[in-house]
Amino acid sequence: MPGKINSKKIPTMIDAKLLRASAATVAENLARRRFEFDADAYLALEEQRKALQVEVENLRAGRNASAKDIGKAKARGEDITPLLAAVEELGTKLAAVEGKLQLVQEQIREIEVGLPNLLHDDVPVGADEADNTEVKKWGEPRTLDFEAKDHVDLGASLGMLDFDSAARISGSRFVVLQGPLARLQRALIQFMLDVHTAEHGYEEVYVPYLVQADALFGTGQLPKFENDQFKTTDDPPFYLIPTAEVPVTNLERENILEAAELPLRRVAHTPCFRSEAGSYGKDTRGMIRQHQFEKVELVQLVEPGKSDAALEELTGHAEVILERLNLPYRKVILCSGDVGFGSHKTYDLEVWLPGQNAYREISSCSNYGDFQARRMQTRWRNPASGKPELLHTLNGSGVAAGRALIAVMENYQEADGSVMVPDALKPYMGGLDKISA
RNA sequence: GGAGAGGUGGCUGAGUGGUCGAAAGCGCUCCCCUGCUAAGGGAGUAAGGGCUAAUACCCCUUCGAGGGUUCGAAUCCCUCCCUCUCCGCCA
Repeated sequence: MPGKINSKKIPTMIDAKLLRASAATVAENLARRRFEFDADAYLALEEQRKALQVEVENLRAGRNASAKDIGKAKARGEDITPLLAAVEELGTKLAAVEGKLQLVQEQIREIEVGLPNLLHDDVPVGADEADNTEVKKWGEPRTLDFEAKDHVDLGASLGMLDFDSAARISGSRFVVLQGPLARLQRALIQFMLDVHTAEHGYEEVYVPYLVQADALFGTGQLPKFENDQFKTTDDPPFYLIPTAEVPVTNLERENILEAAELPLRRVAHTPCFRSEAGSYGKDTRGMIRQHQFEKVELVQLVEPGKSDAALEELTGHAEVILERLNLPYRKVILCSGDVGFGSHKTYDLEVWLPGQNAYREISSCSNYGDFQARRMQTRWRNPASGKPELLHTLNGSGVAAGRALIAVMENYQEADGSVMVPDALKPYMGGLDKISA
């Protein structure tokens, strides 16, 4: 049973007027995701809704007028019994039509809430991961004169990566880091936060790790991805955040921002919790896919029309981290079959992992357009119109700390199983320049 | 966890059944006056939805959330949430 989502005042996920005016175009766009939107059925419901709404509003107007008349008559000391009788029928009829309207509205809302975001024209059409398009490659993987170990073996020989203890305490998909390796992850986090706040203009925020259903609805994890979340048994339940994107973006939920406050850039380090339901057998070795991991997240709120540029900029901020750490990576644009539910356009950064001999995702940077803003009712006052209008939201990992740790271990490994400390992290390691057993 | 107070427009704050979407003040916008500045005068100033060529009228909804009473609820009743004060407890 999902937590209560108090969002009945939110009209729709994709602009309702756009849906009505161009349902077929919307259906076409969503079909690129292999999402089936039955435009005809939707429009038929919309027509019913409109007719019923007009009827309800007319009946209400009649009732309101009568109520006022009664008030006036009473003030004059007249007998109001005949007026009461006239209103009675209006009331029963109104209740009946209201019931019908509510039913239709619920059906419409159910459809709308389940609609993914429209895709940007840049998004290549494709079925899955394999169809993502590489748009950039940076750095050369080191050539080793010994066989590369993966982080699990390196961690074991260092005696600083303990999956057995984690399993005893918590089960699978958890890890315990020890000593210098634990510190290395903290160093990565500190380094990233420092770069983003000092050089990229982000404000650091500390946020709750437990949130209400509304917040998850706002950023798009609910209602569709209920099963991916951990949640408590409280009533209403708390959800453990799957990413800092949720609390940080929702900071501006139901707010109207002034133009001068934009663009709003915020960065937070948080743990992230994911149930990983349905990923059985996937990445079971090591700490690639955990129930709990650390991440530094970048969030931007920008004026509509500036979000395309902002996505390039934000992705660049994440790239800087990998470049300063001298970690080879590639940048891919996710294809229509792989891009997330709420995303308009997404770049993934994939870091080179010698232990896997592959590039693996370490950052995902997305422009959500107005999708999240509509769900959260986050707006700005457009000076041009003087009216509140929806903002555009973006977020990206800058970057995932757990995977960054893996990347550093595997890319900086030496023949003897020790791990060199990247120059950028040395100030955060108290002078230590090599981690060895 | 216990006791009390309270949640109203960008803000402060009045309103305890009817002409209240809501006094007043602040803030903001425009205009007038004023030889700079200061002060003063006038007007305007919530959001969402429907209708529409319309950012014009008109209509509907919204006074923490949900439910109820009533012809009619910001105002009465119930449940919940949150904030503040005091006490307890505690990192």
